Amino acid sequence: MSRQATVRRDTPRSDSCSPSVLSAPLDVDEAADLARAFAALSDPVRLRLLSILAAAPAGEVCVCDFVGPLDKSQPTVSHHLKRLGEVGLVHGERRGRWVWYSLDRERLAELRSAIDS
Amino acid sequence: MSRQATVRRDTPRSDSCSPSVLSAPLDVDEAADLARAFAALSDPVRLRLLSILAAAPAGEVCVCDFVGPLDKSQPTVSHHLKRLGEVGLVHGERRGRWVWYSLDRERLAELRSAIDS
DNA sequence: TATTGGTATCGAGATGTGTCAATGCTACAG
DNA sequence: CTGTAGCATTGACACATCTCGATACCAATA
Repeated sequence: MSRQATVRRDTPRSDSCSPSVLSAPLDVDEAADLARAFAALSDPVRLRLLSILAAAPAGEVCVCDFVGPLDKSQPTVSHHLKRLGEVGLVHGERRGRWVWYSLDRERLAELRSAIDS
Repeated sequence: MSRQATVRRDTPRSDSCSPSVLSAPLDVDEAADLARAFAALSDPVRLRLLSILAAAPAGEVCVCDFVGPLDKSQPTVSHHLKRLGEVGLVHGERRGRWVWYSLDRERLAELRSAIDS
């Protein structure tokens, strides 16, 4: 099985039409997808991680620069970045020894519209 | 200790100024509060519950009317309504033998603005 | 090639959560 | 007062998740 290092394959978005909690009774599958996405936002470390990423001037932050501000071990930071990547909220790109992560603002907007009226 | 039956005291909002993930690096406490709120949205049953509530013409639904559509036991439905109530997303009001739940759209808007740019 | 540095994965322990059967509580009907 | 109906709580089980130490992987360097 081919490992692809650090650049992960994020969750393939099943459909581009984003469901909303407020529009109509949610399908069971739609609800499961949305729940997975919101679960990524249900951890304080991940929220702080996103906020750091959003405030980064260059638009990207390398993993080692999360460890200090978050006050978590490197494996823990890596774990949270993975969870955010699995729902498409962040993307990592290896550049030399470092992996730079960036925020996917469109994906965040999708989640926002899911609880929009 | 006074029990107050079914009308629960929802989480007292600490501050009316809602923090945002995108504005500045989140404080640890702000992140914890937000995480608790998003955790309420991280379950498919609760999302479907909210969508049923949002689609209800009268704006409120009694507990017994959730059990069928959600295909969950009554204690399970009650558990999820409690979790949503604890973060202020729904409110219950006893009326006779029934408890009617309604959606707090303002609270939902607060969460939406937390991931707004 | 050997070594070093940055990151991901593994394994394990602790904690949190979803679920339901059983039970308790409240309001209404006899 | 007794019984019934709707809802909440408790207890228990299975499962997921957070966290970190240890370790493996990858790239650059000597």
